[in-house]
Amino acid sequence: MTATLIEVYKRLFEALGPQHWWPGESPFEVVVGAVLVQNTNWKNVERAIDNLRRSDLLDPHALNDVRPEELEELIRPAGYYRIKSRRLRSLLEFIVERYDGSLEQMFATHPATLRDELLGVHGVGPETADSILLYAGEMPVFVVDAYTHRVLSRHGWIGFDAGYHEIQDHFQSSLPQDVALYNEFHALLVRVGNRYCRKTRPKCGECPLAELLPDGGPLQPE
DNA sequence: TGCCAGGCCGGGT
DNA sequence: ACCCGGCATGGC
Repeated sequence: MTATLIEVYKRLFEALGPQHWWPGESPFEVVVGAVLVQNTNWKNVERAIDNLRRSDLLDPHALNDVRPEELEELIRPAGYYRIKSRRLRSLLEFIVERYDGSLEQMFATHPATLRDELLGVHGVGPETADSILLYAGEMPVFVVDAYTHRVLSRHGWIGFDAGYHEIQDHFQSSLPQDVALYNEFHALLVRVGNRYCRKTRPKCGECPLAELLPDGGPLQPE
C-alpha cells in the first residue's frame, strides 16, 4: 500500500475531525448500544436507549430485572427486537452473575480473558465484544466492522476475502497500542463508509482518501 | 420505493 | 472452515 495506516488516519482526522464516539455516556450505555447497533442504523438505537433512560433502566441490575416482553417493547425501535432482547438478557445475566453487575469489576479482567468470556455469551460476536472492550472498557482492541472491510478492500489494502482477525491484526500490528487512536480511527472509518464509501452509489470523488485509490478507481469485489 | 444500516446464530455443505 | 437465510425498524 502506498500510505501507512497512520497516514490514512491523519488524513481522515484532518478532513473529518474528531467524531466523539460514545464520549459522555456511561460504560453500561455503551455495552447496551453495542448489542442494539448490530446491523442497524445508530439513529434507531438512540430511540431505544432513550426509552431505557426515560424508564431509568440504564443499570445492569435494573435492566436485568425487566420482564422480557417489556424489554422487547422498549428496544423495539432498534429493530430485530426479539432477537436483541434475548441477546441483551444473555449479556446482562453474564454481567450480573459473573461480575455481580459491576462493570468496573468486569473491566479489571485481562482483555484477552474478558474477550473470550464475552464471545461465549449468546449474541456477542467479535465486533460486539471488541466494541465493549474498546469503547466501554477503554482497552486497546481495534474494532473491525463492515465499513472497515469495505474501505480497506476497495483501496486494495486488504483482500475482499479478508476475515475479521486478519483485518484486526493488520491494524494492531501496524499501529501503536493506543485506546484513543483505535477509538477515533474506527469512528472515522464508519464516517467515511457512511458518507463516501457507500455500498451503492459511492462518492469516491469527494472522499478524503480519493488520492489513495488505485488507478482506475476503487477495486470491485470479484 | 426499495435498499440499507457500526452482526450474529444455526443449519447446511 | 465457510456459506446462507433469518431477524425488523426507520431513514433516505
